[in-house]
Amino acid sequence: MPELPEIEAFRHHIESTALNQKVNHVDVREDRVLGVSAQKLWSNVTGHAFETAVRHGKYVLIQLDNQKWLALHFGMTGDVDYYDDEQEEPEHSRVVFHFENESYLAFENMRMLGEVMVVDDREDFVAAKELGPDALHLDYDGFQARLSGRRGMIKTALMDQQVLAGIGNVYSDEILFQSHLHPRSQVPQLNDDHLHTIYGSMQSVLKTAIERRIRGDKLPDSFLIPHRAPREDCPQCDGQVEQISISGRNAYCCPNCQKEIA
DNA sequence: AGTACCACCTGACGGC
DNA sequence: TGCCGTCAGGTGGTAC
Repeated sequence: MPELPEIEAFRHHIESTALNQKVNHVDVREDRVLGVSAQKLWSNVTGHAFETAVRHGKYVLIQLDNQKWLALHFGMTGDVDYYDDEQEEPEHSRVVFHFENESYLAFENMRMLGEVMVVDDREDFVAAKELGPDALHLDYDGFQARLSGRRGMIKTALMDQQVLAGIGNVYSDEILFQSHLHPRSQVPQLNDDHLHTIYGSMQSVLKTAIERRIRGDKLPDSFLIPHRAPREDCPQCDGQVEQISISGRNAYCCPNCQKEIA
């Protein structure tokens, strides 16, 4: 379930291991994850080093020393792993970058819903994918502006990558849980206090989760996520967690803690 | 414009 | 033990 915090941890992993080493081989194990021809991937990456790794929403963008960008999307089951011993290669590696110092970076993608792309320009890529601003790089005024004029349920809006990028099914539940607002609450009915609360929860949930993910730690037990299953005990009250369906996806909430604004 | 639902995909898991 | 249906959930497409 990689969403913004997990993707940020992937970015951090790449940044702290794989920069400034020339790639001398790109091993495509499964071309179904390529959003670019293997030929183009090879010709743009081989002989070049990763210079920086940034994140926008659920994408990691790696700038190469030829000014091209490698764009990684992880789908539901992606990961990256850097290792020195070929024997350590993860089971679901789909693309493996070999560096000249004999280390490796594997793009893992068990269910193959992820994608590896090569793009010319970071801004153009974000525009082409119609991504909203990154959830962490958005101030309150921007957040409010993105939601203004929007109808429908708040959970759906938070998950819409065109509204803001990075939040998915799991973290939208957490943000609304910590905001004490029910996921079906209607956006036009939310007042400024509600929006401030949601914005504040979003920032703190994402920042806490990033810290924990980078350290490899679990999320706090006070979060909903560790209890995100039908009839689990609510971590904040005596009630139980409820599973509901929103647009055919599972949402979890505590109807006792979370008020529905309709 | 918003909602519902399907498909993509593979592995884990529960039921019988 | 072992087969089978279901589910996970990001994204994109379709129908209403």
